[in-house]
Amino acid sequence: MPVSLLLADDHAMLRSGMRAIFDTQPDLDCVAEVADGRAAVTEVARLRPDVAVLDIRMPKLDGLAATEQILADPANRTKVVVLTTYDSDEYVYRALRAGASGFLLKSLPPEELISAIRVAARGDALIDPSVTQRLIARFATSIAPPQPPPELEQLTAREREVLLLIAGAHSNAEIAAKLHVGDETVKTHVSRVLAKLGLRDRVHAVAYAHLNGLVDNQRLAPGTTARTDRRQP
Amino acid sequence: MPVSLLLADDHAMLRSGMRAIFDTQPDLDCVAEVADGRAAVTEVARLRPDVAVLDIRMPKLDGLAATEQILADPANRTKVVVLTTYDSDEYVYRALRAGASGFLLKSLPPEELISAIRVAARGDALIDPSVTQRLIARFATSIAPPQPPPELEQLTAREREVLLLIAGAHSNAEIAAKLHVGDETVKTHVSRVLAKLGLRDRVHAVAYAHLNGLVDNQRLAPGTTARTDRRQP
DNA sequence: AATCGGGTCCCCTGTACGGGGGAGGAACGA
DNA sequence: TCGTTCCTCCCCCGTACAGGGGACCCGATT
Repeated sequence: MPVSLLLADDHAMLRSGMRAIFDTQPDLDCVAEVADGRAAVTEVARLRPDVAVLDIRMPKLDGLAATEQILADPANRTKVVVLTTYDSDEYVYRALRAGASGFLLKSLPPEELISAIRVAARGDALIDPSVTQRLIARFATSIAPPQPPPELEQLTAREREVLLLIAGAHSNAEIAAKLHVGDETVKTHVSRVLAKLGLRDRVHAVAYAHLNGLVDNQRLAPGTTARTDRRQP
Repeated sequence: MPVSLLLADDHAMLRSGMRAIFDTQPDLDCVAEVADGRAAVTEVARLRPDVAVLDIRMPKLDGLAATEQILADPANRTKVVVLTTYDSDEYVYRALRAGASGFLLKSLPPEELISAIRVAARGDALIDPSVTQRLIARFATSIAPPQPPPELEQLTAREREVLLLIAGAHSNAEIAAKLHVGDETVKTHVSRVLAKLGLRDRVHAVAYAHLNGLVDNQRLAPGTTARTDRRQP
């Protein structure tokens, strides 16, 4: 099935270069060329191409803002591939956050650009290898499981339990009710926790617990279903 | 320059298939084949190939554990490419967290596998497009700046300032000193913050601030201990 | 049998905190 | 000019909290 394309770049020469590349592929149909981001947004909304190839440096509206606007509109089914000379990390993050299906550098060989377009058209994504390396590094740390501080070992199981309840901003009375013990008991536990961890307040304890990842503050995004067991033929 | 390779897969047929693919490339030199993860680790340490291609499902030690062991040893310069049939998200995260230079599916066309090896050998990384899509989704949310809850708009600048100090587990007296105002003033601000946000305690305020990302909860670099009493000069 | 750690409960004390009120001054726009 | 908002400061009162004692029970260790 043919893939319709929109090319957005402020350099006419580069656009015709890309067009020449894509014209060698019968299944790639270049339906529009624009020279700025604003035109890219309006033309995408009008022509609904399968894939839009956007440069970042463009007049009126840069490619990242255009990407965001295009992908923010649920009426658009167009996949966005960002094609740029600069691979600044901030650019990458912003493009991916907006939901781009590709982040490619203009140094990419033409045939790989072509295959990247096909990848994007079928709903997959492709990131330039030179960018991927840094992306992995960033990603690895951002999803790294929090390392529990060693001083937690000093706490008994009951004390850790109490610490988590403190972190949940529960008062001593609430903790007592939840644990089915007297509030004097809770006071003892709390005091021990504070003493063992070197914390002044229960307020400090709350901050401590959150800063050390004892509280699950992961914010899940809409539609992000983490599948654990998907098979691919 | 030639690239030396180690292949690890428990299926001999698949190994010979890969070897046949790589043998078509004069610059790819397949120096070892192993059938389990433990052998992969020892052979990598012994032969120091440029790139190790590891399957995940392997006896004795699975490919992910092998990846972790190989990349955990700083003496190894070997790049690891994970090549698997299963693209479970957990596998991907674990491989990338360990520092893999590639996560590829066995459905990848041979010529792309070859180019992926070269990509890994030169220090870049490549992720299978079908995986990249989900990775982007996950990454986007994990680095997405937390959206400040709307009720924060009700707070004045001063009150927000106080809220952040509360979140840092500072007492009223400390806040007063830091802001160069009387502690009675701080009490007023705190009361207003609690009232406007519908919070009972300053304890609740601390939890609220942390859960809503008002506090820089970013995982710090390895070796950096998150302290609860961070104060700015 | 004696000891110890962990969990439970109780007392007393001082303090920080939160709620209620009031009030002055500066900056801003109506 | 007036009124509003914001920041500032003050007083009183009740409560939750933290520290420092002590005490009991129980299971495991010695």
